[in-house]
Amino acid sequence: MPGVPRAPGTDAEAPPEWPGALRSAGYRLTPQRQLVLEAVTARRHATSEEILEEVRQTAVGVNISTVYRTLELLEELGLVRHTHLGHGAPTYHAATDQAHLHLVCRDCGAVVEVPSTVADPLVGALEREYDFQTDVAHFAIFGRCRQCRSAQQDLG
Amino acid sequence: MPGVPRAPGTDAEAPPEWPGALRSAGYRLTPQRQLVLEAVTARRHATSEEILEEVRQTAVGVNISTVYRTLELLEELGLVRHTHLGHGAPTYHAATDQAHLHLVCRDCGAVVEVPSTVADPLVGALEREYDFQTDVAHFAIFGRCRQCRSAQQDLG
DNA sequence: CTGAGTGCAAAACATTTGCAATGTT
DNA sequence: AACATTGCAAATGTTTTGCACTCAG
Repeated sequence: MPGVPRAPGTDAEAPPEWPGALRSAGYRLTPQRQLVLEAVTARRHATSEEILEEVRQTAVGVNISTVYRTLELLEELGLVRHTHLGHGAPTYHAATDQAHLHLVCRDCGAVVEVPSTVADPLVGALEREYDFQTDVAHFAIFGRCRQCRSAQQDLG
Repeated sequence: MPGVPRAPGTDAEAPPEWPGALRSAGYRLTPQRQLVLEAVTARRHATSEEILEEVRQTAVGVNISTVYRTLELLEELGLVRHTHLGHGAPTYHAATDQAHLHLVCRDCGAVVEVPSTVADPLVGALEREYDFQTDVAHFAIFGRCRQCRSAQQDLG
């Protein structure tokens, strides 16, 4: 819906073609759907709960189950994707975000974004050797970050 | 404990040094701990629930919370590791299993194991460029498998 | 004996679902 | 007005926790 004000401090734009993507697939345009898409675009690596929080800055009455249903729909339409950064809830991001992958530190939990091109050799090898088409961003890459490695070293 | 009979069809051995690993860390040896470690060794990619099932083939009274607590302990001692293969529950495997990673198909859900050496270029790049020490096996690699790719192609 | 470990039941947490009310088209 | 969509509340599935009892050392 036009006319829904944007939350303070959040001037992220949803991709301009989103109403068409909904309409042409036979879905209705609702404020909830607009707000969820804007929230996903605005916050990076947001969980469902965080997206709800963001949406409620503008529309208090929105329910968590609507957020889940909307995220599922937007993902089906290709407007949104989700990534598993760890044991907890998955995080969502706009499909328009530039491709990147996440390094998660097992010790401090820090999440570092790196361009997904670092994985090109792996993606190529999986394609060649296993005929596997890789979505590198869907799962994070686990390990230990620089800080925690040097902290560990200092002990010895 | 010596004397706990092994489940039928399950002749997997836990690594011979496990009692020492427990003892030297100040933990007690219990039948539950032995059975959980054997179950993890016997079944590959087992969830907590599947491990419970396996353990109960030998000892009916064991509780799921004991399985969770034991897996946590065994992982802390480095005898067991877990991997996230998808949205669902994590799966556990013995630390002695040879290193491999998992390709998970987003369409059919198939899990293919590949030697973790295919990821060596990625691991090297992350080490060099980000000083990040990668545990390649902790998260699966997501994408689309050969079968689903050709099935898709057949439609066009 | 003594306290680490267990079983049980309840709590916590994330997600899904049925259904009546609502609002987009 | 029709019916897709929502809010609510309850169900579901998984993991965690408090506590009294048990058993390994």
